[in-house]
Amino acid sequence: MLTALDARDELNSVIKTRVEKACQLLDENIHLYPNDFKRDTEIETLWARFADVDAETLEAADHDFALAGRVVSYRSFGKVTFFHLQDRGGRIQVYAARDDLGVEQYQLFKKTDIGDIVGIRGSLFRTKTGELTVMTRQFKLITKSMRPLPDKYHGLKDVETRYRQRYVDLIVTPRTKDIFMARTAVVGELRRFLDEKGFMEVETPMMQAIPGGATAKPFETHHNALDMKLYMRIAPELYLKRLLVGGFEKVYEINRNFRNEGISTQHNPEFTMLEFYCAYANFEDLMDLTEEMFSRVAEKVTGSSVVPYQGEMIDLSVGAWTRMSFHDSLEKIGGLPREMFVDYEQCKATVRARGEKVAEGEKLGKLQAKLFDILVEPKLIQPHFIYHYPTDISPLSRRNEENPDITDRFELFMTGREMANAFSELNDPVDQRGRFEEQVREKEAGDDEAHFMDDDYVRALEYGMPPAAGQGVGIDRLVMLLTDSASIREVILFPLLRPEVG
RNA sequence: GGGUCGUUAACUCAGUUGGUAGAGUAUCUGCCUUUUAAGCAGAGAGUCACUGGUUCGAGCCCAGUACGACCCA
Repeated sequence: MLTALDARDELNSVIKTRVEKACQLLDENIHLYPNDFKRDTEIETLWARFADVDAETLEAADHDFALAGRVVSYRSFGKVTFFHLQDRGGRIQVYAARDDLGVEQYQLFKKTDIGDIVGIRGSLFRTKTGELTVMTRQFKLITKSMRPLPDKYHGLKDVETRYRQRYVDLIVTPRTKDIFMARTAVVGELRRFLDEKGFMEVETPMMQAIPGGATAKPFETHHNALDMKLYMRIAPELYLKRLLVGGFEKVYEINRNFRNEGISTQHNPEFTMLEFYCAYANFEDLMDLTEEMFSRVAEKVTGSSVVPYQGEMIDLSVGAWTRMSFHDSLEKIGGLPREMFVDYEQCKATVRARGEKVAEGEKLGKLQAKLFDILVEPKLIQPHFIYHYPTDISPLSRRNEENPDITDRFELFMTGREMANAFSELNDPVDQRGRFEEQVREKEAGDDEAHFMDDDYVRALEYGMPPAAGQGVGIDRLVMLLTDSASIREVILFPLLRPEVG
C-alpha cells in the first residue's frame, strides 16, 4: 500500500513519520480510508443555530451531532486535546478528553495528525473563554493524510505552489475559498438574471472547423477519424447568431474560449465568456441591460453595487455609468485634438509619435484603436460605455445608419480594462460577405488574427437573421472586479503554468 | 520577445566582507485536564533550483539554463 510513497525518494522525515504511523494503525486493524461514517450536521449549521446560545442551554440540550472534516490545528495537553475541524462551510473547535473517550479511543485519537480527515460524534459546550466547542464522545479516522500542511500562521505564500497545488491553497487560504465561492455565485446570478429575462442557455461547439467571432489566434488540433484540422473556439458568436436565424430569439452561453496568446495578469489561454444575443434589440438596449445586470450581480455577490477594487471604489449602480463615443473619448479623455486622429496621415503621425509602429496598409480604425489603448483605456476607472467603434475593426457589427465608417458597437471599460464588447449585429449578408473578404485580404497580408471566411455563416444570414444585439462579458475579469483580485490567476482554479520540473 | 527581481528544511523566512547552514512553525521524545499563533525542556530534519566558471575555499562573485513574480512590448 505504501510502496507508491516509498518508491519516491522524496520522503522527508515528516512524511516518513506519517507512513510509519499509518503502518501502526494498519497493524491495529484501523482502516486508513473508510467510507462508512455518516455525518448528519455541517459546521455552518452549528454556527447558524448555536452561535448565540448560552452555555447552560447548550449543556442542558445535550445534543448528539455527527461531524466530519479536516483537522487543521492541534493543541494537546496530554489527557485533553483541542483542535479545529474544518469542513466546506467553516471551522469549529473540538475538545477531546481521555476521561470522556476512554483510554483506548483516546490513544487512537492521539495518533491523529494535522491534515487528517476525521469524524466526530458529540455535543456542544462553551469553554472558559466562551468559545463554542464540540465535546467528543466518539472519534473515527476517515482519511489519513501523509503530507504536512503549510505553516498554520503564515499559510501558503508561494504563489507558484498556490497555483500548482490549488488543493492545498484551498485548505489553508480562506480567501482562496471565498474567491471561488464568489465565482460560482457570480455565474449563478448571471444565469438567474438572464433566465428571468427570458434568455435560453445553449451550448455551441468548442471545436470548430472555422474559428470565428473574435480577433485572436486560435489553438489548432486534429480530429483523427475525420482526418481534419479543428480549432478550439475563440468565441461562440457565429454559432449563437445562427440560432437567431433558427428562431431562438434570446440565447446565451457561459463557457470557455481559447486564445493562443500571451499569459499575463489579465490573460489566461482559456477563459470564461458570457455571450448573449437578443433579437429586436439594439446596442443601446444592451447598455441598459448591462447596467442592470452588473449592479444586480454585484449586490447579490458582495452586498453592494459599489465595490472596492485595488484601492478604488467602483460604482456599478444603475445610472452611474458614463456613455461616450469612441471619437469623443479620444478627444476628451485621450486629450487628442480631433484632427490628429480623424485624418489618416495625421493619425499615422500621432501613432508614431507615441512610439508605436504602423504596419503597411494599416487601417485608420486600427490606428485609432492603438491610440485608444494607450491614451484612453487606462484612464477609464469607473464604468464607461465607449460606443461607435470604427467599422474597420468591427467586422461583425452593424454599420451606423448615418455614418458607415462607424458601427453601432460599444465596449465596456472599468478599472482601466475592457470588461465587455457588444453591438447591434450585422445581419445584411452582402455587407457581411464583403467584410469577411476584407478580413481574408488582411489575413493574406500577414495578419494572423484576422477573421476567416465563413460561407455557411453568410448562408445563414441569407435566410434572414432578425435584427439583434449581442454582447460578450469576460467572466474572469468580472470575478476579479467583484473579489478585488489583481491577477486573473487568482480567480481561475487551475491557471495554465509551465510543467513542473525536477 | 525585452527588462527587473526571486528560488535556502515540509511551510514562512534570515544568512554580515567569500571561511564548517540559521530561526519560527510543523515533526519526534518527555511534562502538562479549558487551550486557541497554548506553554516548558530536549531532538531530528538541507542536492542552498540546476549546470559550469573564478577561488586555497562559493548559499554569497561571474556565465548559462529551468521555473515563478512584476513591469514593458
